[in-house]
Amino acid sequence: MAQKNEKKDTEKDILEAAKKIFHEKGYAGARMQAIADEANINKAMLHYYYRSKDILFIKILEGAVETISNYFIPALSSEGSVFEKIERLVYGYTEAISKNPHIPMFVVNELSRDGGNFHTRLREKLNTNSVFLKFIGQIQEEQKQGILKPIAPHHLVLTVISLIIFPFITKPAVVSMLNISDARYNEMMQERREIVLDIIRSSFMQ
Amino acid sequence: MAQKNEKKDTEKDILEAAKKIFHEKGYAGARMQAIADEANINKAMLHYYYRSKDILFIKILEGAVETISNYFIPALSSEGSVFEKIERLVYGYTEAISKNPHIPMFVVNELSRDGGNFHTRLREKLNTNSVFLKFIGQIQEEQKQGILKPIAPHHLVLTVISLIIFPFITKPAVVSMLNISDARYNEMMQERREIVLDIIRSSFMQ
DNA sequence: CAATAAATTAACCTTTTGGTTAAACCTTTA
DNA sequence: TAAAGGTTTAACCAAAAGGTTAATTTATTG
Repeated sequence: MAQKNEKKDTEKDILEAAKKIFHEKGYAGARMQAIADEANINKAMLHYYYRSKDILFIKILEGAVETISNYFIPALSSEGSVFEKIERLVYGYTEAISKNPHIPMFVVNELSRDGGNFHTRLREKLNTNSVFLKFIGQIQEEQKQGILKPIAPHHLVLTVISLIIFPFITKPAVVSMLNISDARYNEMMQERREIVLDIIRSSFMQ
Repeated sequence: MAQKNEKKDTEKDILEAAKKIFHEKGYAGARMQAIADEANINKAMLHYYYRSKDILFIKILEGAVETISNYFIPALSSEGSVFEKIERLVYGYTEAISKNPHIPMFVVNELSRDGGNFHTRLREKLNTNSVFLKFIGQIQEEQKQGILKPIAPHHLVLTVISLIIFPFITKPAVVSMLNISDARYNEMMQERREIVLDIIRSSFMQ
């Protein structure tokens, strides 16, 4: 029978449903019942597999942070120049977000609303100190070599991240305020990758 | 007596308390009791002045949208070149956000979570004067004149807004990931205004 | 200064929501 | 195949949260 394939997916179903609901509604707005419905199971099952809303939420948040990390860390710790790394980041990230459009909003949002509890977790996951510090070190190196303009490295990093993430976070607002169609928005996001790279080039490279 | 000053502020107190709580926690995370506490009044008073949580929330959201508009519209509809308008926007907006640090996050968040109900409201507010359309027209004009590079105007607008707003929205994440102090963050936000203008200049002007 | 209206409060009500329980239902395996 | 262990469900429960009420206090005013 084709049962082998579709058996006992409950646990995975729950995680997927929880991901969807938490990503869309955030912790406070998410309802356990909504997650259960989304997973086509009884609400009690949620508590059977994951004891509480909090525990389930943490799982999802950690997953989100990991998804993001999985695009940041390889790009930043790969071989190549600062600009090449940024190139990889821009393309990798755009692709990642297309798959999970709510992730950045979700993470940014929960991060700014929790009292700092998750930051530790996030910083650990991103291994910020080493990956980011090394990247910043490389920026300084290239500045000495005259490849990059002498602008505080933090600003370069912040600029790149702003340009990449913001349009995705604010998709509804952007579509609404620029008064464009969904199709045009997606088109823009594609064009944007090269535009972002041009901006970085013309603003931060000698 | 000094009573004339401190009388019947209840209604205002409620709005201020609601603003604080809603801005910080969002609609779903805000508790009527928390708002009452913040305003030092009985919970019933909330319903006496504003019939329901929803009604109160709408008031606050509209206020937030208006605050933002009040910085966008004058800057964009004033006299001067595209770049001069952007200059005004960058400085005006940075100042506005310092006063209400949670506004951008709040608006973006509630906007992306509501089913599009508020978008109409927001678009009306901003589109009434068709400020954006006119601004985009002016960009095209200056592109013809060779002042600005021929890049789709929407990208210029999106870039400016991204660079201005994103760092504020993500303050907690930025502080955490760049591993900087609050003081350094504020310093960066000051420096950033000129850096943002430099970026715009070098990326979008001929 | 009554008496009328407005503001405020404590207690209460109802619905929502996260969480629990005991029984039923499968699967596995001794 | 029958016991055992894991899975699932319907029915409940308790706490939280939004909202209401009726009575009390505090202005307002004829």
